[in-house]
Amino acid sequence: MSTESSLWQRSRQAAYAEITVVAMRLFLEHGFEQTTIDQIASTAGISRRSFFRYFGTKEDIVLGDLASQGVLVRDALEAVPLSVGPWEALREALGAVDALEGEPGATLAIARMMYETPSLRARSIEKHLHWQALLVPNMRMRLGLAPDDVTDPAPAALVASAIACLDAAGELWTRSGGAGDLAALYDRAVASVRTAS
Amino acid sequence: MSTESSLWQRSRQAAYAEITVVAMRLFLEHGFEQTTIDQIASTAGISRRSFFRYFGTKEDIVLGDLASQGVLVRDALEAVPLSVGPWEALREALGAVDALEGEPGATLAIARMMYETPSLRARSIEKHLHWQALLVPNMRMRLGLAPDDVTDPAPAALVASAIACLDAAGELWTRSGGAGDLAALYDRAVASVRTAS
DNA sequence: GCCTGACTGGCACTGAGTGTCAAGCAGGCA
DNA sequence: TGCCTGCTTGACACTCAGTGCCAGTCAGGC
Repeated sequence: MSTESSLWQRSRQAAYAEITVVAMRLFLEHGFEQTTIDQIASTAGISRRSFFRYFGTKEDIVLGDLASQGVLVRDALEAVPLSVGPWEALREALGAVDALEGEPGATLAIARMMYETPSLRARSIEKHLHWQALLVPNMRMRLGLAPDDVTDPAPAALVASAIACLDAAGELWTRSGGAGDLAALYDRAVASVRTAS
Repeated sequence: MSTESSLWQRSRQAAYAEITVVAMRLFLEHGFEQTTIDQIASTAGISRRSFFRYFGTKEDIVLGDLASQGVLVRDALEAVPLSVGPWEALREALGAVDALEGEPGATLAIARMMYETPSLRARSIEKHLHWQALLVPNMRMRLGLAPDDVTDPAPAALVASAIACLDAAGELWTRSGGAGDLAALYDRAVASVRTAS
């Protein structure tokens, strides 16, 4: 069964990749909102209906990976010893996703598109909320709270603030044209949040 | 001219209120996504086309005019003396929007709908991003940076973190069924962010 | 009485997203 | 070899959000 599954999986994976490549090219060429799903489908050589069997929405093409990255971040956070403080642990966890960026040029183009397109921006923050939900349980433990204690906003606030810092750093990095180090910007953002009076 | 303007303004304001009341009743009765704009329009006694002359999207009925609320928060922040520290000033500014909440029962129902409906959640995030953009300039000044210095992520990080704390507090308040004080939850959230190691 | 400006409704259109159904294309089995 | 089964695909029709356009209408000003 695992071989059969792999076969299906592989062709499906190839289709995903094909559609993504085609769509990204169209997005970067004509803009995200200006590109219709009909264009993507016909360019990729599939029907409109089949497109929706691969991606639920147009935004998912760009942000699809973010959902799976959430699990990655959570695993990274859980790998950090509980003795490490919250901010340090979060830095470690969020660093895991930063490490797997591809070529800077493509990353910058996608990031720019994301910050300039309202629907994409909103969607990406929804994904960040998903990360938040995944990270909160560990953070709760890390703060010494009971696993079923849902009356303290601290864990969610910490995780959300860290992600907000990452977002602020990312936006600055994007607007500066990819100059500078994202990790350094993040550290500076966190430092300002923690030390401001 | 001011009288004419008032006349128009008044009837327009009345129409806004009428549509909002009708729509909210339908939303709370059948759910946000289950309610179509056709239903709202016909119940309010106007055409579908006219509805869109009052509200750009269905979400706008619930979240109100983003722009005006953003300006409110910005004005509140700018009213706080520069000598007051960032966190204290942000608390003051965000308190302005908290103050204009109506009866708790309705607020809770709306908040619950907002956290449960993806499109509404996305829109509220966009709203918060808009707030952020409006608050950053003042925060930049407050941190002693030059007005045209866009290389420091600190102002955006601080504003975004404060809003993230408000969001975390709001979600907890909603999930607890409106028990507890939102301001107290916010203070606790901010305290945890500032004092965590 | 006319003219202008704003609101309104109706119509048609695009585009996203969904449900349904028949056709095609594997692999499994006798 | 031929049939059966399960999954994918394309095609069609549909709902719903949102926009552009045009004509009717109703106010106040000249």
